[in-house]
Amino acid sequence: MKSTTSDDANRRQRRGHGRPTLHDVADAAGVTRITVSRYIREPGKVAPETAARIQAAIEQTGYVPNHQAGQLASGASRIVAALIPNVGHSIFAETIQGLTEGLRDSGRELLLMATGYSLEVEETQLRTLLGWAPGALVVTGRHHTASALQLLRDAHAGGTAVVEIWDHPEHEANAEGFARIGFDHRAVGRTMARHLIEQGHRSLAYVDSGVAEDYRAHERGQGFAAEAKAAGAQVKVLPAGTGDAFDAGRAVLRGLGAESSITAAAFANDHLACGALMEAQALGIAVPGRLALLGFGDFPIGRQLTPALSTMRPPRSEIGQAAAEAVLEALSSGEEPGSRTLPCELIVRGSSIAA
Amino acid sequence: MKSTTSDDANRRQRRGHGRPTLHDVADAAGVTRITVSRYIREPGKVAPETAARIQAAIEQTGYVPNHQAGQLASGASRIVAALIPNVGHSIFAETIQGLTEGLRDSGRELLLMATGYSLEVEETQLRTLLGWAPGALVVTGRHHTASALQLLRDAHAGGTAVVEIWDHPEHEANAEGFARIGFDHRAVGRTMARHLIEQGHRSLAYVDSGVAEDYRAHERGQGFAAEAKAAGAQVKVLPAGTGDAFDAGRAVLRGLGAESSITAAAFANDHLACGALMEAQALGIAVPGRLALLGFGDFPIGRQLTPALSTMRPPRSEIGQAAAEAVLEALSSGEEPGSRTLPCELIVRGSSIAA
DNA sequence: TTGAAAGCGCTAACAG
DNA sequence: CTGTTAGCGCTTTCAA
Repeated sequence: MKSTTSDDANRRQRRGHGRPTLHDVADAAGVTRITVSRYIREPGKVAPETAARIQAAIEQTGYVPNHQAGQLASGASRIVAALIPNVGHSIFAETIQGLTEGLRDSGRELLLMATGYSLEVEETQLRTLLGWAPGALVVTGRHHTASALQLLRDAHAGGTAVVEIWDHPEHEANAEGFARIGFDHRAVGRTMARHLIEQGHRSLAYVDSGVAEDYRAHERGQGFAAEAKAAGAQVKVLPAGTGDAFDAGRAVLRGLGAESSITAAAFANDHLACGALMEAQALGIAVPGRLALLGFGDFPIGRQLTPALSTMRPPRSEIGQAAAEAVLEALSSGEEPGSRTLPCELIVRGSSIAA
Repeated sequence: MKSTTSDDANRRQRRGHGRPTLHDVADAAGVTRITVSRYIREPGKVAPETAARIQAAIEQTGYVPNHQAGQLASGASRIVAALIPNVGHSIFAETIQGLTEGLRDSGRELLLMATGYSLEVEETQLRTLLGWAPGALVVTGRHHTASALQLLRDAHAGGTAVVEIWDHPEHEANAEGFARIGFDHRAVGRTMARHLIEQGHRSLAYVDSGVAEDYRAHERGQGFAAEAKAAGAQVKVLPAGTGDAFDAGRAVLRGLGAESSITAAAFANDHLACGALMEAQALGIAVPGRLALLGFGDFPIGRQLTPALSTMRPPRSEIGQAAAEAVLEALSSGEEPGSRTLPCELIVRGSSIAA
């Protein structure tokens, strides 16, 4: 048996950050490393008296287990990696919250990164995330670069659960076999158009997101336009500008003011719609009398305006919760995670009701 | 020399997720692991012809380096861990953005967790983060539980750079020696009071955050009250409710309507203030004529209302950038990260200007 | 209930 | 320019 003291002294000289290790705790408690390891993972399997000594040693040394070493040794990843377009954006904040809560108490760790709506960034971040050998992968949307898709495929083939959130087209088979949790954006666009048509409007506009890679907003626009045309209504799709979304919405509305024929407009998100609503009021354009407005996202501010903004309420936090559930089940059962369609609800408030 | 083929076959049977390793790439390229490792870290130090073979092998195998193993072996952490009250909250979103951008291209990884404004959660999350052996730690605020503080101290003593953001009191020495990047919230509260007093108000209110553990908002209130009293003005501090911040602001304003003596109110954040502003308009209370309103945070919506909301613009993204810089410098120089005070600017718009 | 041996995937140090 | 040796901190058999 080696001398504990000199061994200890040596260890400190060597590589590695100077933090206490299992070995330090073991020495302090007068047991071997494996017993400490066991105590940490399964306290019940250690004699009470030993457990007490170990606990004291842990506190005394300030030991914090090293996850890297643990995962490496066990080969079982406790990491769930998630990729979201924009962490700060209100629409995704609740999804993250849902994911976080769903994963809490599961002993898993959420590793979160943002793509800034760029597929190239997504690919880079994906590579980074995979470096942490996650047990499950949650990505936003079903559009990826070819390389990113290959990374997802490889991970999936290697047994990593892969879930795509926020996007679940009804009539498109998922060739890759990833789970999908979300809703059909084209169908939501159709719902939006139908609502305005039912209110008697025959000349509509869809104001698309200024973010080029917000495919889901574009798809809502496609569904909107298709439904409008099918109903024999006029429809125009216009892009919003970039920058502050309220301002972009205001700018679009000024343009819309000229197009006297359009009587109702739907927007890619509530911020654009709220900007338009406020600008309409500033310009003296009656809402919904002269122009009906419909948003998407159900952001808090929409409820506060007068008239309140009609909108679509997407299952923001539900998506996160469902993703967490799917991931946890897949991880514990070893089966593939399951897909789910969650409802996106029309909320009719003042801004879209026929006078 | 062992048989490569049987060795390979054996390895697949054993522990560990089935993903390709350095060994697989090395076999495919006909070199040893260390050469592949070197190619990945310092491509220049490998013969061009070998490099090409390795690159081909990497692509063919779909190899993704395992960070856990890398960090464990090198003992050098590339992780910067950050703890934020609320990832989705607009005020912190830009700080995270600043951090992310500041760290990009540095080869470091940001590990982010939210505390939900709870110090107990902070302690838990801190323990988790420390398990990843981060090279630097960014935490929000200077208030921590005793255990959390001890964890920070231990980490700091072990050579981990520790930075506290969003809070940097002018006249309080930091006994722990952590870096602080932010501003003095009491001073900001004083600035807010001074502005209203300069506009001729003698009876003020501060509407505090409904979040009990938002110490920074409370401190702004303390500074506000102190300054008001020093100027001989009346001042009242009232709490906002929890739940939707706009609604909470509206509710407070209705209460304020009864207190006919108060002529100016400052708020813990812009959402509360915007809610109050909108409710005032709904009630026919003239702003700023009958009641002047001042927010904090400079959220986008404040600019859109009429009158536009006067507010304080905190250095949201600057704090993130400065934290990234401090961390990177500390990490590369081995010195302690430096503290910095960043300015929080008064933005006077319509809601607080004397008629 | 506890321990010994072996190894997770990768890298530092030193040869050659 | 490339390889050998040893080991990061922890966990998994399997044995005592």
